[in-house]
Amino acid sequence: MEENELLAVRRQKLEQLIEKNWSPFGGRYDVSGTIEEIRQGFVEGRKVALAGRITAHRNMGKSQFLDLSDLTGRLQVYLNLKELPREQAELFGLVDIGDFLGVTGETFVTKTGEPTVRAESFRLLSKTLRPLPDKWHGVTDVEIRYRQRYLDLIANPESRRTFLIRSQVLREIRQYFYDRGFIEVETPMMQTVAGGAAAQPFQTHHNALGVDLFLRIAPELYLKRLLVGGFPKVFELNRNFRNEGISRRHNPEFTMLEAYWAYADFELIAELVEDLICHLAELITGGLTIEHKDSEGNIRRTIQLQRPWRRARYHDLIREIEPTWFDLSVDQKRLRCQELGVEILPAMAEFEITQQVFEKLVEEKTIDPLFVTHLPAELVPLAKQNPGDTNLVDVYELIINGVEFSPGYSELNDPITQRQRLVEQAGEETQKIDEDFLLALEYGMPPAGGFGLGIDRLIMLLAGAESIRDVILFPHLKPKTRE
RNA sequence: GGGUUGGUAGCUCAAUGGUAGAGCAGCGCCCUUUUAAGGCGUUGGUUGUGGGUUCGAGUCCCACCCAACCCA
Repeated sequence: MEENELLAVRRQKLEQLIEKNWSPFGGRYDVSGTIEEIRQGFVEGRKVALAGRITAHRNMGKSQFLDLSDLTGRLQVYLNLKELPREQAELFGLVDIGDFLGVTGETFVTKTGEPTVRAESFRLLSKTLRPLPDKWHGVTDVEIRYRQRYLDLIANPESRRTFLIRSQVLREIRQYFYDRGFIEVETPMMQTVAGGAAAQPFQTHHNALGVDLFLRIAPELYLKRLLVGGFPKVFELNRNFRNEGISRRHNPEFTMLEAYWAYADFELIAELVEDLICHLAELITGGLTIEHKDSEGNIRRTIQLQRPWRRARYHDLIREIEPTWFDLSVDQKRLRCQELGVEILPAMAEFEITQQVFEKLVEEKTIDPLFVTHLPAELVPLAKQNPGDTNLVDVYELIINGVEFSPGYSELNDPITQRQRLVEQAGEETQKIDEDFLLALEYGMPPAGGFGLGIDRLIMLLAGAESIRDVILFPHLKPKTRE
């Protein structure tokens, strides 16, 4: 392997450390606190110990200034090479920007007013063999940001912020459901039938059992088995996998929240989801008006989450755009789609054509939250039919920011009807019918409301990200072949 | 899968078809309170990969790889 000079220099320093018997990779180092904690209680003349990565170095000859950084902030360290023991001064010569250092010393304030720690001793905690990204341009190449996320996290505070938000949201969602008596469950990610949604699954194989398995596309059918089993309030917050295209809004594995609530219906669920998202928005952004800004800081989009969110029927929303839509014949609808620039395939059924119109003319243009209710039954085979009109189902589809955010149902618990509707949906692909799920329903499932919530899109909304790759730490990219 | 744009030093970016460059980082020297420290000097390149055109290719042509955006 050919060595770049920058790498060679650092390797040499590493070898010198080893020759001198100075540990290059450190070990436990007891600190007084995080850098932010040390900064907060900053008083001059106090002895402190801190650890972090060297993010800047200002060399004044005998006086050396370092910025030591951790996740919470940065603090300046001052070293006087004359005051330090000779061995420490010599060790300092082998230290680079990027190295992890533990420093112990007394606090003081420089004449420019900078809180500083005067190093009495320091220890190399990890030698860095490669240079870090540019200290003020950071990393802008999105490919590096995604493939080497650690560099992105080191260099870009915005990225750190997004993933801290993500962690906070996950914790808060769990707390929200615990507080309301839900239990968190974990159901199979490897399934013999990939049910609960219409999507291409990933396939795998269990060698010892000699069976093909699918990575789940949704946990729904297992969570409903738990309703049968007597858990009236359950939720699962974990990964789904769909073997489909990758885009700004799609990653092959994505995080989904699903929750089921016995004796509730889709309207109660809508209220719960509205409350949950508003709760999270207030927590994360401090309010219910969310502004998405571009890289120059200009507001690109404003999303108003003030309650109550609008609720409207599917058919009414389409009539708002195309008043006579439902009076048209199939052929007229196809023609109208051409005029409207809505692309449809010849094989599409009438309800699918209408759905295309809905997606293009309603969904994509809806920015503020909108609960679309009373969808056509063909679109949602796992929901209860509307008592007044069995062509419709008692569900909502929540749209925010132009994308499907959360579907919620009054769950279908009639095993006979459920079988019919799954059979209709599966067509000739009868292997796609989860017989064990249907068996479970025959033992009785309480009426329930349930919903799903795409967590990645939720984080995009709250953090103002334009791409799902900006809210997933390690998004899927094609492997880059290296020599 | 189709279209558009891009890939140059560790990082951020330049370079009419005519000697591949700058800032930062690195290396050497000076400097005992600096804040993107400063000053002087200096190293660093298979220009994504493979072909082609040309006296000459980072630049033009073809194919491929990877990415971003748009479309399906």
